[in-house]
Amino acid sequence: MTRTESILKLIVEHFIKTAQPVGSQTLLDAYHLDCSSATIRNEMNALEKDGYLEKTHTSSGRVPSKKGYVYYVEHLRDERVDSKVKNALETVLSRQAQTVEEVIRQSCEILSNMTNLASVVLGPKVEQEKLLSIQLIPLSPTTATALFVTDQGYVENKTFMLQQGISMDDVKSAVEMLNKRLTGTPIGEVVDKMEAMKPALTDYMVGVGAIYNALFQAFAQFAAERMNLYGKSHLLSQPEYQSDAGKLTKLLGLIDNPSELREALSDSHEAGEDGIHIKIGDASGLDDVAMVSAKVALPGMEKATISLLGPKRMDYDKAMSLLSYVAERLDSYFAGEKGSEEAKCQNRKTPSPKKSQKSPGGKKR
Amino acid sequence: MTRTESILKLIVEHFIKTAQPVGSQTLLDAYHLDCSSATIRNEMNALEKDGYLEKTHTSSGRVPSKKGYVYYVEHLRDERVDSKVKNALETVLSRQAQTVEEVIRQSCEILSNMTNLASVVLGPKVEQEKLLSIQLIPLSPTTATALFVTDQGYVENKTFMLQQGISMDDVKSAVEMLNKRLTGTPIGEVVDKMEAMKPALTDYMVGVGAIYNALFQAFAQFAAERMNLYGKSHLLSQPEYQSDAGKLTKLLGLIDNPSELREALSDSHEAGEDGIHIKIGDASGLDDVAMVSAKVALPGMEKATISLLGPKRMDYDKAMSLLSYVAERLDSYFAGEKGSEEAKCQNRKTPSPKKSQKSPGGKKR
DNA sequence: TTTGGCACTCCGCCCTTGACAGTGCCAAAC
DNA sequence: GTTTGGCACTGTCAAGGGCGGAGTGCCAAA
Repeated sequence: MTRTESILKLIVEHFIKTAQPVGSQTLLDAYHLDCSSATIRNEMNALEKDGYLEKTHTSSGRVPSKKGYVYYVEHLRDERVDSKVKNALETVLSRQAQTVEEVIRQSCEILSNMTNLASVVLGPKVEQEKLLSIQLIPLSPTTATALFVTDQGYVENKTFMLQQGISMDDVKSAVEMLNKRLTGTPIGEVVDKMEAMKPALTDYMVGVGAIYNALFQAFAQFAAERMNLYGKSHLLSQPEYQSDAGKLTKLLGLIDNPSELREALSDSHEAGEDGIHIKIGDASGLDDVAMVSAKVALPGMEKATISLLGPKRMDYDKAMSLLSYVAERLDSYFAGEKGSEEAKCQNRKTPSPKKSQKSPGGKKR
Repeated sequence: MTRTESILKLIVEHFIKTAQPVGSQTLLDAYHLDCSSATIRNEMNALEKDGYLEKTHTSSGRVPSKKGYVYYVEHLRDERVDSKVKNALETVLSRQAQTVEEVIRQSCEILSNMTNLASVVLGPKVEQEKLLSIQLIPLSPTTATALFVTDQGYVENKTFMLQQGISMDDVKSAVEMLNKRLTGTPIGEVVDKMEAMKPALTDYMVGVGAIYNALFQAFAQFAAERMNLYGKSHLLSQPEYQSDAGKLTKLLGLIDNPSELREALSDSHEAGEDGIHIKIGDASGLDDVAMVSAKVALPGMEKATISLLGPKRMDYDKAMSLLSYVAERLDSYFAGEKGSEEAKCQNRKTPSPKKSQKSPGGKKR
């Protein structure tokens, strides 16, 4: 690691810790470097020229730019997994007979607590799951609940009122008919298929109306709502948001809007790609947001995505290491390996710090 | 209405509009009163002595105190329902074959949009509902989803992994057994009942373990999660929260914590009480929060509570009138009256402005 | 009882000021 | 030719002073 690199590294890490622009003297005081502040200034100058650092104003300390963060993440960060996390995770996993939801939830809580970031779980895309059955549960003469179950165990329920003049039996037979025709259909195609069936089922249509709507709504939700957010409150304590109410408002607006958030998240993790993926800055209008994501294979289902969400100035080092570790461990756990040996957790490809050609050393003055 | 009262009324209303302490001259400028500012000052002084007004500092305008708000709400507010709301609501209700969830959701959106407040829907207490059935949906040889359905159409689903050495058949027979014994049991008693059954079912215990946990978690959620929040973003735009980051953080913390919020809400609306209920100030540490709630009878179910949540300085007038109107209309809608005649909406007892004995007129100087 | 007038108070705003933490650059030293 | 100390310069931030404004309380006159 060249001196230029290690200075960049220290700047990034110091900024992550303090959230303050870092100057040459500060750096010298905090870490004993065997050179003077003037030298550091020169190096900083060069780094800024190459786009790794930025200044907030003419005579302020430097702040890592997006390029600087990316370089740091790709080349300079150390891998480190706190044993506290390992222990906490093993405690969670060793509990008997847990539901999948619980395991994920608790793992996310651990991640959020250790990193001070919010964690988002994005369920597998439901479009490819197949409709297993529609069930009707009559509640009263005029109301009923419809239950839609997919082959992956995802359930959506809708309560509706019967339209006037329609008996429960009408609805029942309509549901039976729908079951016969739709079972096994991928969720993504259900609506189309119903549309195509329409001519054939005019007889049933009286009863089907409500069911149809319920189905339609349910499937709209299938897409949007399979998402959970944990540790939101950590975001509130981040200094960048505490001072700037506007940023906070924007961020919270995003977070409260599942479909928007899903969109922002999902395009960050390209189809099928494994390992850790990071995205820094400008997610739909928000410039001070970054995100680290990993995929986890749920038992018997498609993969879910776990992301850590926070300010651009997040501890990437920690976030990536922990997320990678947890994702790996969950993978093996869900694959049925109950054992807690760590040896099994080595095969995930965290894009590990690697030397690159274009290091920020070359000066072309 | 005495002059003292109308001054209090104007002060409250002006403060609700501007969020600024209101002084004597300001009041005179905004509304043409046929007296001088000095007179108003005297009145204000009296109102402050009686505890209806407060000053933020020695020489500032007055702000309504909690007592002032309560008096305003009980005696001074005018009933007024914007026809926009009526129209919007009728549009929603006239759509065919809606699910109950959708109707409630859309009604809340209307309320939130018109009042700029957040709305909270608290489902009926699930403890009294009865377990209708437990269903098992195998997903793979080692995973399954358990479905719990109550007689009111509420559904909870949990996915879990089978413990090693337990076959799907074991679990199936365990579920069958649980179904036989637990069907019809009120949710609140299920856990106790299972505890009591334990000795009798040691044979099944191997398979029951996971189900037991799933049940347990599901029922914990039954209590906590039957709650929806809409229009959170309106809170962000309130001036009192925009300037004070601490308050906002606290409030969001509360909102993000379902069980805490539920607690804060539920004790505000005493058992069975109908009509509109309001709560001003100090909800669990938060002093700048107020809430207006109403109960709505869901079809075939117990009553749900709809609340509007916002700063103490909210437009009570509007909030109460609209909420009362919407609640009444939903009641009749869910009771099966699809008609949109307004005549049906008169029987809800909004605690209407009433003259009271202890009006803030008596001066004892 | 109401009113106009007056002195007083406190907040918020703007401006200045000084301390401070930076930078850039240069000439000397290694 | 890199490194270093020194120096001038720049922008931020917090504290302080001065002012105008919005408000109050009180008093004496109508």
